[in-house]
Amino acid sequence: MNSIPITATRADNPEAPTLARRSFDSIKADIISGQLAQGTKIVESDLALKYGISRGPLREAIHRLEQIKLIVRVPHAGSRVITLDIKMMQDIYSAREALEGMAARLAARLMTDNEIAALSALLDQHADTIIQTEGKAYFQREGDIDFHFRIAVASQNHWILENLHGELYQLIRMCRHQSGQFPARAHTALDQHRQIAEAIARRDEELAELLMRRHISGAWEIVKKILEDQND
Amino acid sequence: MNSIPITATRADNPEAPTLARRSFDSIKADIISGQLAQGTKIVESDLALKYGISRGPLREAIHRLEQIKLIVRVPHAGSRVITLDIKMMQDIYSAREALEGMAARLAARLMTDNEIAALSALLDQHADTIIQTEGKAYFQREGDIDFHFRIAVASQNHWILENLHGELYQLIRMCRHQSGQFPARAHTALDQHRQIAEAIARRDEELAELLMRRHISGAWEIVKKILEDQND
DNA sequence: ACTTGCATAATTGTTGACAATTAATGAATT
DNA sequence: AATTCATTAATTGTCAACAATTATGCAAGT
Repeated sequence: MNSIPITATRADNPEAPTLARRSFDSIKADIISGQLAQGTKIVESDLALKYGISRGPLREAIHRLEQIKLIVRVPHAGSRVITLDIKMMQDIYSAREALEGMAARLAARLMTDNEIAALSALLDQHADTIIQTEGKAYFQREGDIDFHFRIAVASQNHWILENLHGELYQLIRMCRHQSGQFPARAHTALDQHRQIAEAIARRDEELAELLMRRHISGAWEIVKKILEDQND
Repeated sequence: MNSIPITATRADNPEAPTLARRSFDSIKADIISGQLAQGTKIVESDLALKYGISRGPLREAIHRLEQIKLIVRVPHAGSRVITLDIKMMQDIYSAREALEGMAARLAARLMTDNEIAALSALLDQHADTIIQTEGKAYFQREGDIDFHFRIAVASQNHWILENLHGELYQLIRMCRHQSGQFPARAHTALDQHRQIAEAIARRDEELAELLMRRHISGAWEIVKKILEDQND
């Protein structure tokens, strides 16, 4: 288990200047990867010992994990790692559909021609990767996230970007990691990405939003089936 | 200024069992009402003194306020009360449009007949209130929030409800409080609410979402003009 | 006059101890 | 045997002191 004591100082990593943030990152990774199993009781003193820090900064990390819904906390009773269920994932995918649909609409309005060209190039690159890796799921995952992330950035909507990137994607990643790998529908996804990119290139906001929503709700249908099959 | 030292104990208020939560509520109210002005530097020791608690729980409160975007915090440099600008409000209204549109769609699918009847009754009540108060803005505000809140609850989507109620509405409330009161377009709003409720009653998901989005983007146009006029 | 560098002060980050609350254990009673 | 109640243990909440970092002000040099 990845329980390296966090002893690095400020200068070592300007990105994570504080113990609280470093432990936050570590714990987050452990939860998403499943090394901290769902439903695990979080005992502050234990975790503090494990990560080699005191309870103060660890507490801050826990609070931040609570905010991105990776941990549930009840006053005086402690915290547990979240347990994903179908209902929760359904809620997340619905929210994602709404937000990414809006992001695609805004991207169609705001993207520069250069950005659009870069987006198209990214998809070409994904096509190559798919051929080379022959459906090795991992790279497709990252490619998928790449695409969606770019749309969110291009929307120039800070709130949407933060919530997609900081919260929803984390939960989806966690779900993927722990429900075994999802099936490789790489070609379908790439086709849909291409259609979305083309709608954006045509500045067709309506269509870009529609296609993005269809893309995501389609993904949900597949995820849903997998989750249902697992619970039998 | 509302600087009552927080000395109450657990039994006094089961809803806010911890100093951190009580101070969170207090500070939140102070920020939204403007008693803690936008851009104010937050000094932990000062605030701790003001609220009569130590820095520990106060820090937790600050972290939570950061998460709902009422405070911005930079490591080792401290925190400030957020400063609302037009861009931020635009982002918020766009996100709200997407999420509440989805909520209306889900509500049209999931609401029971009883809930629909209750929603209709609520709107009748609002109509009465409008006549009685003759455009006194405050009650209209709360009525408006009432309606939107019910839709969010009816969507049965926990993520959407949490983000609307816990974060977006807070920022909109803050904007209203501090940009002077918004104009009373009570009758227009009520009409639109009625149309949305009717679409829900007919189980027309598509129309419910469409009308809700139009309602919110219309509201944004008005808010936008007000904010632009103020900055001249 | 402007910049540079150092010394000082102010503020945040971190820690370990203490208090309050909840959960667990087990004895006494019906 | 089951239930209640008190006792104990475990865990979270709170506090005040200490360390690390950043901001401030002043003096010296160019």
